Amino acid sequence: MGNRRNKSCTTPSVEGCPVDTTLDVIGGKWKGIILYHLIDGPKRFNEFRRLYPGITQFMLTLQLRELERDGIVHREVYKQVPPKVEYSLTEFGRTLEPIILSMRDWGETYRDRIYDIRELPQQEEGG
Amino acid sequence: MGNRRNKSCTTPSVEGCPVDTTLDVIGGKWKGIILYHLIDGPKRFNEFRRLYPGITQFMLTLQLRELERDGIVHREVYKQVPPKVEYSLTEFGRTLEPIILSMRDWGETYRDRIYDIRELPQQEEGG
DNA sequence: TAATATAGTATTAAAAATCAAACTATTAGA
DNA sequence: TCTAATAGTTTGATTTTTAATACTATATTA
Repeated sequence: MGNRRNKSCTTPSVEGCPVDTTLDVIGGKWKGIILYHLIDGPKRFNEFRRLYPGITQFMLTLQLRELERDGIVHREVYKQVPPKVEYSLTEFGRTLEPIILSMRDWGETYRDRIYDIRELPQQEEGG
Repeated sequence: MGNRRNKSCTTPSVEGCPVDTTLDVIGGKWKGIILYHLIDGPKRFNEFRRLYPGITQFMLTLQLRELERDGIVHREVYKQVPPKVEYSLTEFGRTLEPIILSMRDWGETYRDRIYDIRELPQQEEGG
């Protein structure tokens, strides 16, 4: 359930809307949590999986690859067995930090309000 | 092409991630442009349609209704014929202003970079 | 030899989102 | 009477996204 713009979306954002451009980069289904956690420092593939068991390997790979393509995330492969791959924010990715942090703060502040609203059965007007 | 979390997404955001909560509210497919334009003041239904002919009535309605449900947008119906319905940010919606404006600025600054990256055929590593 | 760990890819199926077109109501105006 | 305008809703078809599962490689360890 739930989605965000994603994957094959190579046409970046609605014609000329800068807000949309930004959402195109950070709005993918799992990108919020990925960026949220990368702000604290590098993370490994399976760390994300452990943090959110709901995400499939396929989707995690997809989202990370898109962030990598957009220059937001760096993928560092260590030649070891078993393999070790570390994901981190690039310098460019760090330009998103203020936005991520604002979104984090807003979410923390209003989370309950949003949850409550959505639990409510849809009200009808009039009467 | 492209998507964002949407519609029937009544389960708000990935367990406990505040960034995700925020994206759940503002990340819908057309919410970026809706919010972007509402910051300048109220807009009518068909104004949005004229601004972005690509959006269908169905989707526009859907996105506006979700923003309304979440308390972000107010829907004012004027009893006229032909009808007039005006959409505006609520006071709660205005708490999103800093985020919207940051996203706008980021998008304006890096739009070309993102566009360029995505036009490029996927590069391979090594060689 | 078999199992374990990591970081994936590939394939197919299911679910969800989105589109496209037709249809609604109402009054003013030609 | 016919058309236009606004702000939608409804339906069915199509496209995209997401899930689920099985599969890959390789060194280490039991």
